[in-house]
Amino acid sequence: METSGNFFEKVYEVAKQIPFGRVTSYGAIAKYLGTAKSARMVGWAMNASHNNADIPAHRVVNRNGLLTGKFHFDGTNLMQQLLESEGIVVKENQIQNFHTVFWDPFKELD
DNA sequence: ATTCTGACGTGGG
DNA sequence: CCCCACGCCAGAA
Repeated sequence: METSGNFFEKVYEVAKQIPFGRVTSYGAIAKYLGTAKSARMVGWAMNASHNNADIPAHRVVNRNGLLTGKFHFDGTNLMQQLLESEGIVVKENQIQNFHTVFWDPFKELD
């Protein structure tokens, strides 16, 4: 069962470690895993993470701080609500003070 | 088996 | 600064 699924698992591990009120980007996770060019796969992994309630997918956005995946959630603005619920300011699907709430796995984990 | 698309990112014009 | 094209890899048609 561990062929490419391992990659997904790693993504989940990092995502789970995202602290409250913080966010990160797909590229940051991908880079941390060593697959910087496969940032897309991180997003794909998030899609699969839908089964894992332990994965705060709403805390993962693109490098722009834009809630690109908000349409994949149940509600229309569920993702934004979750983020705002954590103290993150979101406007027009865009995270405000992104630099402030950004969580870098390299800086915090490594 | 082939083609296209997609929760991204980077680079070039 | 804005727009376009490419790389990546996995899943769906």
